[in-house]
Amino acid sequence: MMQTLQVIYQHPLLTESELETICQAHVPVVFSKGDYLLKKGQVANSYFCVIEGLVRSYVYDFNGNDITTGFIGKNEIAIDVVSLFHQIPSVEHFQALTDCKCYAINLDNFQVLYHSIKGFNEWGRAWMSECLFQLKQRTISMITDSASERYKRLQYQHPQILQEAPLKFIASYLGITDTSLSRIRKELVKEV
Amino acid sequence: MMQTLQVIYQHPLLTESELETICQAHVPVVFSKGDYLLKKGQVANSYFCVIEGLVRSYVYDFNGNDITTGFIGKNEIAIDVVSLFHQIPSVEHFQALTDCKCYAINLDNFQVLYHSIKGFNEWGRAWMSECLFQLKQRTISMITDSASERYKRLQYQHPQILQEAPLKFIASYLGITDTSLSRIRKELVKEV
DNA sequence: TCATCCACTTGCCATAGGACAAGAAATTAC
DNA sequence: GTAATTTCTTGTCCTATGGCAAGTGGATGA
Repeated sequence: MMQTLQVIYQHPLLTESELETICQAHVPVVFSKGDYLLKKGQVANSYFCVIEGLVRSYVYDFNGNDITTGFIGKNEIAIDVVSLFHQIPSVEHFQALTDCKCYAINLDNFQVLYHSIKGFNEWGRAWMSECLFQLKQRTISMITDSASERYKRLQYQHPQILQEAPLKFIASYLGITDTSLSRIRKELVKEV
Repeated sequence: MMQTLQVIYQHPLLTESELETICQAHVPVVFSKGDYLLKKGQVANSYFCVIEGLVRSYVYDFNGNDITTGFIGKNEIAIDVVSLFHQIPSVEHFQALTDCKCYAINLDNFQVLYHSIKGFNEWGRAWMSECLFQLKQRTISMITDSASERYKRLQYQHPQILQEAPLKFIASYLGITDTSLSRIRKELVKEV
C-alpha cells in the first residue's frame, strides 16, 4: 500500500511517518469494468487513488452527447474537486473503463489530516495547481493544435489510454467525432 | 479597501477580524494600460486582486501566435498559480489592458496567513476548485459549442470584456481568428 | 496637417472536420 | 454456436472556420 500511494503523495515537506499516517487513512476499494465511482447528482464523500486500471469522467452536453472530460489512470486521483470540497452534487460521472484497484479516503479523514499535517496541506495545494496547469495546457492545445496533433500528444503522454479506452471516448476527449479520429489514425499509420 | 477585497475573500469560515488581517496584508498597486503584472520567465512573488480595470493573460504558441489564456477583471485575481506556489518561471504574460487598480499580497505574507488562519486556508482551496471548475467548463465549451455560441456565452457572462478588450484578443481566447469573430459579430447584429 | 498605425471589416477560396449512413469486425449474451 | 450488440472503418457530401489580401475608419504622433 505504502509503495503505491507514495507515488501520488510525493512531497518534500512530508516526512516518512506523516506519509504513513496519510496512507493508513485510506481503504482499498475495487471496481469492476462499468462500475461508477461517482454519478452525476451524487455528493462525493471521498476520492480515489487509482492503483490499477483506468477511469473515465464524462458529462452530457445539451444535445445528450457524451463528452469525456478526463481519463484517470495508475497513480492518479479520481475526484470531483468541486463536489467533494463544496459538498454539492457532482456534474460529472466517473466510471471504471476497466477493472480497477483503488485506495479511497473519505472527506472527514482527509480534513483532519489536511489541517493537522502542514506538508499534506502543501501537497494539496501543489496537486491542485498541477491540475490547473494541466487543464490550461489542454485548453491551449484545443485552440492551437489540429485534431491530429492533439491525438499524437495524447499518444505520447498517455499511451495507456489509447490501449484501454474505446475510440469514441478518446474522440470526445479530443473534441472530435469518432469518425474523424478513425480517419486520423489511418493517416498516421500511413505516415510511418 | 475592506469593502472591495471583501468580495474576493468572501468565505463562511472567515471572521470579520480575520478578514481585516488578511486585507491589511495587501498593498495597493496601480498599473497603466500596457504594463506587465508578470512576464513570462519571471518567478511570481505575489498575486494581484483586481479592483478596477482589465488584465489579460497570454502565451505564444509554437508558431509565435499570441493566445489569450484568460481575462481578469474587477474582483478577480491575477495570478500564475504554478509560478507563485512552485516558485518557477511563469509561462504566461499578464498585461494590463486598461489602467488598473489592484491590491497585491506577496508570497511570504500569504503563507503566514494561509497557515495561521484556517478559514483562509479553506478559502484558498475553495478558490482553486472554483478555478478548476471554470476552466473545465471552458474546455467543455470549446468541444461542444460553436464559435458563435462561445461568443454569446462570453457576452452574457463577462460583458465587461467585450467592451474593453480588442477583438483580436477575444478571438484568440475563443479559439478563432479575428476575421471569423468579426463575421460572427456581423451575423449576431443581423439576427436582432 | 499629413503620415502612420491599429482595429476592424469584407471578399474569395481552401480545408479540416462534421453528419449521416452503410458495412466490417470484434465482443458479449443467451 | 448463433444472435445481438458494440466498435471501428469507410464513402459521400456539407459547413464552419481559416488563410490571405485589400480596404475603411479612427487614433496617434511629428
